[in-house]
Amino acid sequence: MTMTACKNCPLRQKSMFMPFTDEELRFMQSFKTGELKVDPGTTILMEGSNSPQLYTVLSGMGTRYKTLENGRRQVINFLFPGDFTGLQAGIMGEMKHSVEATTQMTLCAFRRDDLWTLFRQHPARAYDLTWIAAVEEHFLGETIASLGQRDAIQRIAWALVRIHERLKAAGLQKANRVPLPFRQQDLADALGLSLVHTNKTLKTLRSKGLAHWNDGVLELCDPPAMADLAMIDLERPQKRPLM
Amino acid sequence: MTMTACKNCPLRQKSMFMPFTDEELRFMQSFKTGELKVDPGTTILMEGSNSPQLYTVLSGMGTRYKTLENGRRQVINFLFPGDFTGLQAGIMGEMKHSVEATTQMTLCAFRRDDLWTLFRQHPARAYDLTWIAAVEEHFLGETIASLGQRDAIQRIAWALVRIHERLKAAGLQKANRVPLPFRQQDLADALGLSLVHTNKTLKTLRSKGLAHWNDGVLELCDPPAMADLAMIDLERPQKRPLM
DNA sequence: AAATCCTTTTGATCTATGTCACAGTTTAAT
DNA sequence: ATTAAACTGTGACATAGATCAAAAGGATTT
Repeated sequence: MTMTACKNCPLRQKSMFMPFTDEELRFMQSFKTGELKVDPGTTILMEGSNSPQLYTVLSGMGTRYKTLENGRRQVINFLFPGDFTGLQAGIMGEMKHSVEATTQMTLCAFRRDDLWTLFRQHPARAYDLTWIAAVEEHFLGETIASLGQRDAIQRIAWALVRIHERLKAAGLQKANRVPLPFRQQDLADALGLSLVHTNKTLKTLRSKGLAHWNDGVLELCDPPAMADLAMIDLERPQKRPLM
Repeated sequence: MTMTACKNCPLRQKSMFMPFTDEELRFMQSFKTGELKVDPGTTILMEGSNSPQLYTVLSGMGTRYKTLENGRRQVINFLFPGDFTGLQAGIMGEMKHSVEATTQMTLCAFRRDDLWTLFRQHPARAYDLTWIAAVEEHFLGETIASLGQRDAIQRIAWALVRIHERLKAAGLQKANRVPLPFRQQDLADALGLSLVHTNKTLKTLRSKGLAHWNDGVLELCDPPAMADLAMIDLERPQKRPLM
């Protein structure tokens, strides 16, 4: 198994990502120190640990989550191809959450110690990194609004629409269908709902002909109705940088 | 009224902030383009707007919030002295939430257009900016965990402990007491609770002798018990950069 | 001083969602 | 093939917290 060269990165041409200049491509290639391939269930980054690596997801999916003292788990976000993770440890010195692979995953690895070099030598990429952090902050803010102000069916509709958008933008869509290989428990833990109620609410969405999520495949049958239910102003997909 | 010179900034020597070099101080002074003083209730940044300004809170307090289609409001975070805001608009081109002054506030204003100059000319400050974004991301993640996994009394305890920590670090503490000039409705909107239940839960905390929040002053009577109730591993206050 | 407005407080109900218990289903392990 | 383990699906019941209604306290205006 050989490592994917940045030049041949399957992600960089997707519509959602801003294009690279040749120079940036070379720089990223030098920044990339390796590739990590992990099996489902593998913990990639651990809460409290001080990882020397930062990662961009090349393929596969995972979860970022926190575990509370009482044993409950909060999934903070799902990890999809193109997502960048590990910045917290890279900058603050310690991961504040864990990252786990749900499927097999391939990740581009960068050295934490090179981060400072990046800021000094390539301000445009540093700016992009901050951009990515700002996008994530926006998403987390929206998640907070969902957990705080939406009821169960709205929350699930919101999550499915957002997930669908993300995966679509990452080029994984076929006719309103995207792969979504998580368990219902993962979604429940992401939305602060019980597994039972999540299951029943998914059933409601199914019976209303709005969304089907079975066998690891999510189909949004009526995206506008879903967006409406979720009280989402469907933002036209904005391009963002890829690390 | 004259503008506060960065050299005389009352915040920069607080224990929570990393010290400035003389050179950085000069740079920030040149980066600062003005000072904004607003009355309580003023909207400083508006969701959807494209503000040309970024701000650091010099004094006073405010809220960052989103309004949903159904009229409900989610307070995403409170704004305290030392907080930096507007990065989203600065980088993504549009605010994804609004910012409102709760008390009278004074803010240092920076020009959005200078942001790119900052990245090119002062990588250390750019790094700090990303650091601030990472800290915020961490906090929002913890908020998500609170809304998703803690019950009402734990949520309120969590919020009061975190708020107390922040204000203490900002040097506003006197004997376990900090100023907290928000309404119960603001806290309710931040935690996804109804006003009524927030009120009753605060009463419970009071009657247990754990925390008193009256007349705009928050007193944590038994911080360890509160932290315990909130399932918080009280992180020793980490220094973070100040913009 | 009266009136108005805003916030806090309290009690009485209602309901969305959690918890429990168990039955199918599928996949993996022996 | 059989058992075990993991996930999904469903009904019965319990409850934390929402909603409704209204009072009481302060502050501000007339």
